[in-house]
Amino acid sequence: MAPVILSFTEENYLKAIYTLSEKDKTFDTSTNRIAEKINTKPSTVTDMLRKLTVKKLVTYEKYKKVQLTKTGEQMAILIIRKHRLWEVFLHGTLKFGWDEVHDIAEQLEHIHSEQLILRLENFLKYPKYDPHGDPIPSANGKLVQKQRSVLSEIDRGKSLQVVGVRDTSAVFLQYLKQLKIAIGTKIKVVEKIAYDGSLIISFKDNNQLNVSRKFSENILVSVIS
Amino acid sequence: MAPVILSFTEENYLKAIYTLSEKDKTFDTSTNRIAEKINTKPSTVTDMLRKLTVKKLVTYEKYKKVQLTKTGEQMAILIIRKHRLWEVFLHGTLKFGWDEVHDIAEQLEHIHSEQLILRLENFLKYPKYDPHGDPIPSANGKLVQKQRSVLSEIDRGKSLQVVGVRDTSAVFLQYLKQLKIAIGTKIKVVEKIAYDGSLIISFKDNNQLNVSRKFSENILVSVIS
DNA sequence: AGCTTTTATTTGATTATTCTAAAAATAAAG
DNA sequence: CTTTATTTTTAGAATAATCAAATAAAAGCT
Repeated sequence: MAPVILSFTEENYLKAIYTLSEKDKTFDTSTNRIAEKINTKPSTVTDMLRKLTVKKLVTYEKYKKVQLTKTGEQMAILIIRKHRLWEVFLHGTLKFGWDEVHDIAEQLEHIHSEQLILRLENFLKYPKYDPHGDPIPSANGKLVQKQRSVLSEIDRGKSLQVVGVRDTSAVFLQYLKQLKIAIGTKIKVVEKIAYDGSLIISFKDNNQLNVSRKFSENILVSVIS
Repeated sequence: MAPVILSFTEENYLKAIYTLSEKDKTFDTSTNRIAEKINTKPSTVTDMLRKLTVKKLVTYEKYKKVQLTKTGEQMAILIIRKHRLWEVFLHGTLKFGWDEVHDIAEQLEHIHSEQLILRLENFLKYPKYDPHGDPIPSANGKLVQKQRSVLSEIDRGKSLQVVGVRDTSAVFLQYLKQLKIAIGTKIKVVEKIAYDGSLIISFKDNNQLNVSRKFSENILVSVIS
């Protein structure tokens, strides 16, 4: 079949629906949540969901939850693949800071050319993760999940390595930079404060830091064995 | 001043007007010509010219000729700069064929990020020409015009691009049309015949043609580096 | 100049995306 | 199981970009 060409807007909706339903499998992906994610109004989302339904990219009945179809999910994954490969290029090749790459990749991910991405991937030597530690889907749309946990769920005493973030906003990333926390940074959970859910973590140099629950909920780690 | 953000469409119009008025300084840049260039209808162009006039990117009165303003020209040049730098990247770094790069660059040229282009240019080691031999404008919008020479003065073996004519008579121009030689046509000097000063030139398709001295004295070319 | 051809603009309509305000449906609370 | 609150959809309208058909202006040709 001929490759379906979608508009920037349509692609952004697919990506938003995909990431929302990945992040919160517990909640249904609602019109409101999508609207908030892509900075638009719920009524606009309703219209677009109709359109995407006609194109068989989502299954959706009004007042019911939204779900990506196989095709829709595949397309979303390929957009994410492009986004992450471009991030590797921006960070690794052009030396952008890891907090600067997102906005540009947001634009580059919509360039239509399969060849371009294949060659870019080859040039970048088939990276497995983007600068935020997120895995890069393969050309055939397979996404291998790394064993990752949210920092807030980790037991006291565990040694960890930061492998990614859930919040990719510039504010958060810049704060991390300030704290000198990046992908690969090794930390340890010293104590969990029951009172407000904050944690005390320590670094290699034994410096300690108290981080809020909101903070620890947005840091992805893997346990160092 | 804050950077003016234009839509893809607006940028394409500016680029089209720029290249048309460069190519045919003799003719006015007409609505029809623009329409043909960007594959749209003259009526659509009229509307857009109005819009661009309001934004002070072109000067235009109906039924009169169009001209870019200083700002409009600057923006056009910066788009062309982006286009050509991306072409260098696609050809030189990702190893695309020189005939494959245009369509992708056509999309990439609209990515909005000054930093991106500055860093890309640095990564590419400040190339002066794109894969088609066209010069790359500098970051401050200066475009060095290609060095024009008369075809009769060119040494054997050189690859050239036709950039203009000295004789603008209808007879000559029609003859050129018949030979399928136009602005932009790429040729190569195969041999110079000492006897009568004629030359043998070859085309992309390897067809050869013997042209008289009178002919070659009226063709302007630039050497493709 | 006067007629014809070409070129350019206006008019009215269409598609995509978006919004506000109002209405309707669903979910939550008592 | 009503009433209230929340969520979602509808209705109506706006903007950007586009086109086809009708009209107007300019250019070309006797």
